[in-house]
Amino acid sequence: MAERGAAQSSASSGESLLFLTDEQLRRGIEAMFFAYRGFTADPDRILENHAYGRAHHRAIHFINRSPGTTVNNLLAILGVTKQSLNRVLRTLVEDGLVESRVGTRDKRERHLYLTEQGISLERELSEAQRTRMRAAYRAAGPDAVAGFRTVLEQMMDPELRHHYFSNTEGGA
Amino acid sequence: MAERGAAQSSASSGESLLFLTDEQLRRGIEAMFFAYRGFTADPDRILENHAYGRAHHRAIHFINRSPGTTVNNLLAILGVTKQSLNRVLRTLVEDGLVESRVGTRDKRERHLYLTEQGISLERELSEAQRTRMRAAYRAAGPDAVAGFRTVLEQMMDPELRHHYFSNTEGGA
DNA sequence: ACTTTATGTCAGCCTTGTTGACTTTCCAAG
DNA sequence: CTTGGAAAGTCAACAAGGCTGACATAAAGT
Repeated sequence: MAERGAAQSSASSGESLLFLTDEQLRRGIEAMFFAYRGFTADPDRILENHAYGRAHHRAIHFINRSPGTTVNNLLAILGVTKQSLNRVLRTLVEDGLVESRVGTRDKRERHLYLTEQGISLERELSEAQRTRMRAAYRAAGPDAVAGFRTVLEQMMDPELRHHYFSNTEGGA
Repeated sequence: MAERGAAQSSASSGESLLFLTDEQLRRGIEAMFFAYRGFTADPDRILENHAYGRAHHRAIHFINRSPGTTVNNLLAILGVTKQSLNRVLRTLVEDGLVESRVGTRDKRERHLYLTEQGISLERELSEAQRTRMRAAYRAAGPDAVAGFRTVLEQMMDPELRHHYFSNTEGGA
C-alpha cells in the first residue's frame, strides 16, 4: 500500500527505476529522520529518569554487546573522541554500572564490563527499544525486514560495513 | 544468552518467526545506529564549511519541502522548542538564506521561504544525501527499498505517521 | 634508552537542546 | 472597545555532549 503504484508501468525490460526518483529518495530521507526519532524516543525517556543521555546508552549497549572490550575498541565503534567517551565512562564507573579492569596481557588496556546494575539498566533500555522494533518488524513482515536490513547496511560507511559485519555475520 | 531459543523452529504453520529473535532485533538496532551516522555524514561535512549544524539543515529541508510554512508548523514537525528553532532561524534569516514574510490572512504568523541562496545550499545538502541514498537503493533493489520504507514507517510514532503521511501520500 | 601506544585528565569552546520570564502583535469574543 | 489569548520573538541561564589542545602516566616495543 505504500505507493510504488505505477512501477513497472511500461513493459520495457522489467527493471523499472521509478524507485530511484528524487521524490522517492526524499521520502526515504524523511522516513529515516522520523523513524530515527521514534527509534530513540523510548530509551531517551528511560535515561531521563537516570540522569543519563544517549551517549551513556551507546556505551552501555556496546559494552554489553562485547564484554571485555577495550576503550580503544569502543572509541573506534562510537566514532567520538576519547575525551568525550571518557566523560561518559567515568560517570558510569563511578555510579557502579561499568567495571574497568586492567588488562592482563597488556596492562595499558582497560577492559570494560557491565556490573549487575549495568546489566539491569541495559536490559531496561534494550527491552524498550526491542519492543518498538519488534512491533515494527511484526507489522512489516519478514520480507520487508530483510529489505530494511539490506538498505541500512548499504547506507553505512563502507569500511564500517566490512570491518564490522565481518565479525557478526557468523550466525545464520 | 537472551536468544529466545529457536523460535517456532519446527515447520509448524509455515510462518517462521526467526526474524523476531532478540539477536535479529539487536542487529536491526545496530544497523539503525550505523546507517543513521552514514546518512548524516555527508551533509555534516558540507555544513562545517558554512558554519552551520544539523539543526540548520533540518530547518532548510522542511522549508524547502513546504515553502510558506509557518514557524508553528515547523515547530511541530521538528519537535523542538521555539527558542531552539528561533536561534537557528534567526541566523538563517540574517545570512539571507531564509525569508520570513508576515502572514496576509493572519499577520501574527510568519511564512518561511528559502531565498536563492537558501535554495542553493539546500540543493547542495540534499544532493549529497540523495547520492548516498540512491547508491544504497540501487544496490539493494526495489523490493528491499519497499521493505525499508515499510519498516521505517512502522517505527515512527503512530500519530506522526498518520498526521504526516496523510498529506504526502496524495501524489502517486 | 627512546619511542610509541593506551589511557586518563584539565581547560575551554561550540552547537543544540532545555526552562522560565517577558514583550509585542494581533484576532476575536464579550 | 476592551480584554483574553494565541503566535511570535527575545533575553537569560543552564546542560549534554560533541570538539581541540596540552599534558601525565604506565606499559610496550624497538
